[in-house]
Amino acid sequence: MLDLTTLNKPQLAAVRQIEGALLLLAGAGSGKTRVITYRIAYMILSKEIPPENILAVTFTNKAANEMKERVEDLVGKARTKGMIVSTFHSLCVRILRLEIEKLGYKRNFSIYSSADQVGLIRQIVREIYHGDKKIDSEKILWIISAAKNGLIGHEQFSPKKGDEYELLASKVYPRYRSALKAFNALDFDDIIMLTIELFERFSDILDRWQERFRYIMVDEYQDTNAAQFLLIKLLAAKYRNLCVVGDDDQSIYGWRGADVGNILDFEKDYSGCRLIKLEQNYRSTGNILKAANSVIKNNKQRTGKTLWTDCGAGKLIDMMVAQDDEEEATTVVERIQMERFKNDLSYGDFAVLYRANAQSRAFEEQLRYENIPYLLIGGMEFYERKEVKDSLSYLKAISNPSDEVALLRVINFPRRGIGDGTVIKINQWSVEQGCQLFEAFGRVGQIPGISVATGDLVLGFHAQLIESRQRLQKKGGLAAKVQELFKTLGIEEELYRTIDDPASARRRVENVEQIVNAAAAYEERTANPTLAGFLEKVSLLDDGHYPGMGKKIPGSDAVVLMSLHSSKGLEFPYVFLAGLEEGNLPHSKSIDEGFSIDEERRLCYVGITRARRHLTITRCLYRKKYGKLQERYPSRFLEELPEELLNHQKGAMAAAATEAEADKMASNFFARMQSMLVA
DNA sequence: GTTGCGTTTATTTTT
DNA sequence: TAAACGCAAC
Repeated sequence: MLDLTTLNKPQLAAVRQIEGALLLLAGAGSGKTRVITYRIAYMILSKEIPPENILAVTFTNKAANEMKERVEDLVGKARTKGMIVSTFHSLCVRILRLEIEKLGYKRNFSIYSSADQVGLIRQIVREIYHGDKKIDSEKILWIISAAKNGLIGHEQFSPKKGDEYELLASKVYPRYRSALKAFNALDFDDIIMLTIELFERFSDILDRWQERFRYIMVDEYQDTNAAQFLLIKLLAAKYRNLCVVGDDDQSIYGWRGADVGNILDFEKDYSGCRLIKLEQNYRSTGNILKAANSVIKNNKQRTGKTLWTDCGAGKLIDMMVAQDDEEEATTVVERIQMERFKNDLSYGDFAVLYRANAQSRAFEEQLRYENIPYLLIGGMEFYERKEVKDSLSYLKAISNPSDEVALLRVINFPRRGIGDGTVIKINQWSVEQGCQLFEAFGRVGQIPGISVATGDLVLGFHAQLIESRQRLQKKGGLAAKVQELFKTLGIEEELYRTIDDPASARRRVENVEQIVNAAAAYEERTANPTLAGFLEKVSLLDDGHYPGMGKKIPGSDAVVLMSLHSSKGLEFPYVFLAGLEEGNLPHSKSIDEGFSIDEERRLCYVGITRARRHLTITRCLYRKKYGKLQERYPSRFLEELPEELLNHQKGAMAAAATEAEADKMASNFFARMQSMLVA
């Protein structure tokens, strides 16, 4: 039976409130995940609710997997069969794979990454804009994506007056939409939006899924946007057993369309809902919580929670001022070394958090120099790398030949002598003829202006794709087939040929090999592995946590580097919060473009509350920007920290009270390092 | 069609 | 500073 005695009062109340609407306001470190997992376990074990009627939605795969494992630990794997714990996007893809034909797409649709989206938009802009200004396609994508997240279709979209980008976006939007459909592809926003469309147009389908998910839980509800809100509203409308969990103080995705209003208005949207607050913090020391509370209380619009702990005050918060970003990195790394030796810690106990991914560089360099293992989360993702994308595009083009973005990417990779001129001619012809690009490849002989020699190259490519498709659609040995395909294509040789530096060429070859490893890992843990299934996993992946993928070596002990955004939901014994300067945190974009400073403050709050035992805050007097030094000023958030919580430092060695002590510590430190090296 | 060089331009956060 | 782009030579 489930042991509920370890839960505190509000936690227990939340676990036992199964029916109806429940708003669970869970402060940082208040045991939120524990409550959700116990709640699911309670449903299954005590209320005998069939697991297939339970749905839990999260924002990241990592959170979903963790939650699933923890429920399985509580009730046993056999009793969770049919329960769905997944991200919004995975859930919707799952639904769409079954039902999307109703909307005129094929079931083997591709999912476009943001880079794919930008590429497509760039192409459309080239077709319709003939002015002489250079156009930032990413900006247009932002406008379209914001519209989609707000559930504004291309028919309803009306550009803000006087804004040329809005105007251009209004012209691009419908074409973008129809291009995606013609390519049988969805972007991230479509995944949610089309699921809603499906539910709104086909009430029988909605009804079926409502029957399936009688009990729904949504984690990180403060991060939901208008589309996600509506999706949940539709699914929960019949049984109204909806529990949303979140923390308005940790709402940091407003820029992506998330609406804190969704959580603030929950009580209005679901009248008769019950509200439970979790305010006891089990993570951090008293001083860390005091610091966090005194920063966040400066925000106006809040539900008002105050975190408390009975774990004692702990150490003061270290405040370090460095000359420049390089010194900031060396000081932080020195301190990590020192604390590690002093307290017998592992590298994995430390995290360095920052506002912008670009800040990771200095830390990376220093950690590499000191030979300290580190794990970099975010930034240039594994799948964003050119060689990885080119190789994956092959698989995408094979899986969905309508995917023209993928086709165009690989038509001349590896180099086979089909240049831009030819591609443009084929593309134009296919548009005129109203046939798909892939078909046009096969009919290249009919296209005027292409030499027979070049035409043969195109036909060769076409034939190779068809042949590969037949081979890869057959069941079994997916990873082996992928490996064979890459070998036939000569990707390895191509990389060695085009990259001057052999070491970096080697690294890239290894990256491509990782795809094969990932396919093998996927094949191993999936009942009916298919190429499309593998590609879907890859597209919806959030970070490098997939087995056999990316930079994470399982079980490795490494210092973690990541942005404040990616740190939400995580905790570390020792946290370094770097670059607390005006223009960085708060970021200049939010200062001068009128975006909310409150969201930046929440970001700061998230950073502080990641720390369990000790927090170090750093800032620089100067920082390199565009290659030259720039003066920096302390962040306004630093003034919001009570002076009595701070311990001002000059550098790592200043942690020791006296010079003699510092000397002693230094010699100890080096002695231990020596013995480490010898051993 | 491909390669290499010089010029430009950008740095928020991401499912 | 360094990556990304455009243009000219091969």
